[in-house]
Amino acid sequence: MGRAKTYDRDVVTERAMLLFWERGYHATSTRDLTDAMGVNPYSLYAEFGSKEALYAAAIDHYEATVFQGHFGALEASGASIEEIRAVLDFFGDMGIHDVDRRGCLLCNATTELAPSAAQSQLLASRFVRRLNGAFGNALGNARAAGRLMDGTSVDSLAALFPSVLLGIFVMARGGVDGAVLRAAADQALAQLEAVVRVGA
Amino acid sequence: MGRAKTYDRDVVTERAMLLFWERGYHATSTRDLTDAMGVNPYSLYAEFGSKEALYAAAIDHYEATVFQGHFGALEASGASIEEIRAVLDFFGDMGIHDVDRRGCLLCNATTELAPSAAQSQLLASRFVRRLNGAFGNALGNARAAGRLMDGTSVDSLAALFPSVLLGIFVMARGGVDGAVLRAAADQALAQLEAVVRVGA
DNA sequence: TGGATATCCAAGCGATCGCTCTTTTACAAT
DNA sequence: ATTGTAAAAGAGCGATCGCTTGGATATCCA
Repeated sequence: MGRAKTYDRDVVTERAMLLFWERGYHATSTRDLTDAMGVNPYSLYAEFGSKEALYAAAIDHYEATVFQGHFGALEASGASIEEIRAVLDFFGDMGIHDVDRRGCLLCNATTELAPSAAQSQLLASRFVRRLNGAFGNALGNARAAGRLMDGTSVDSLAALFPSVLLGIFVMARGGVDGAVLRAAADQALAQLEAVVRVGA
Repeated sequence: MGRAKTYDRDVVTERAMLLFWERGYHATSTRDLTDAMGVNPYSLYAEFGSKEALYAAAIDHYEATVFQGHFGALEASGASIEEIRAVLDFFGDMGIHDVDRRGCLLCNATTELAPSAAQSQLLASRFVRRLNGAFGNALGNARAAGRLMDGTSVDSLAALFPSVLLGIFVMARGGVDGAVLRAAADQALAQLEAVVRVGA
């Protein structure tokens, strides 16, 4: 059957993801990638086809691991207020966690690659829709459980939170003072508490 | 005294700004720039020094024209609730206005050029601080005029609004459905109205 | 009008880009 | 052990990158 691969696809995809995440698409050369991945140019193109396809694979990997890790709890069938609080609180500390200022790969990819309209729009729309759906799910569960005040618009809140988070991602990548990120998250949390029934 | 320039620095800077705004820094070649600016490579380097310096000039131009045009009213000494409403409402329609999906140049620059830490951090921090200050000014004026409810935290709101706007910028650049942008802006507006004294 | 001088122009510099080819090496099946 | 086959290795492909240079051109002041 021939020689066996000396690398694992998932492992090298993760390494590529980290590099793209940190530097962006255009600022990362194929030379940088082969160095970081520990793979030769031939193997890179045999495995992924092109730099663009590798980038797409890196983004898929990001969504399946990093993004899923952060927002998967919101998408669970039992998600409710507590999960929203946890997510907003976590990203309020992003200035502390994200010392390398990578921000969010999906957010970075959206702003950098917007000119190639077709695929970028698909990416951003799917990305935002998933964020929206995640918060909508948790808020919907809370409302069904009678934990939200009457007249609360689940859709409106489910649109606000992703927007605030995107803003936090941009600020984290830009190295803005962590206190500003914290304040933004806290204000989103306050908005949440304002619609949660007392004692619920 | 020699030959006179056949171009106007402001005019060609504006053209470069539009190209960088649309495509980003790395995806814009110096050839693209000279073509769009109507200026030869020699003149470009004689006038600006380098591609990086031209980018910096384009960003300065953006801040002095586009950004100033959008947020200058918030920074005025008489700014108050009405100016905040106008700004949030305007960017709620960004999906309609920004058909070319350029988003915000400062936001795009922040996410794309974060790896070159020093200057990017300066840019993002100044950018966000100015946004923060603009909203803080208008909110502070409203509070001084007794138009805000007691216990309202000007600082918290002044941190929330910029974050929401950054999120809207990212979504606009990504071509996300305009209704999502509108919903995010509306929810920020609702947050504002919640602290405005009735009849004030 | 006649130098002096600064700009325009196009060709092209070395370096690096994404990517491919040829040779060498190592594993799997017989 | 032999053979077939696929991956590793690294030199290097054409194209384009940011940027520079030398000669032609136009404008200023005397």
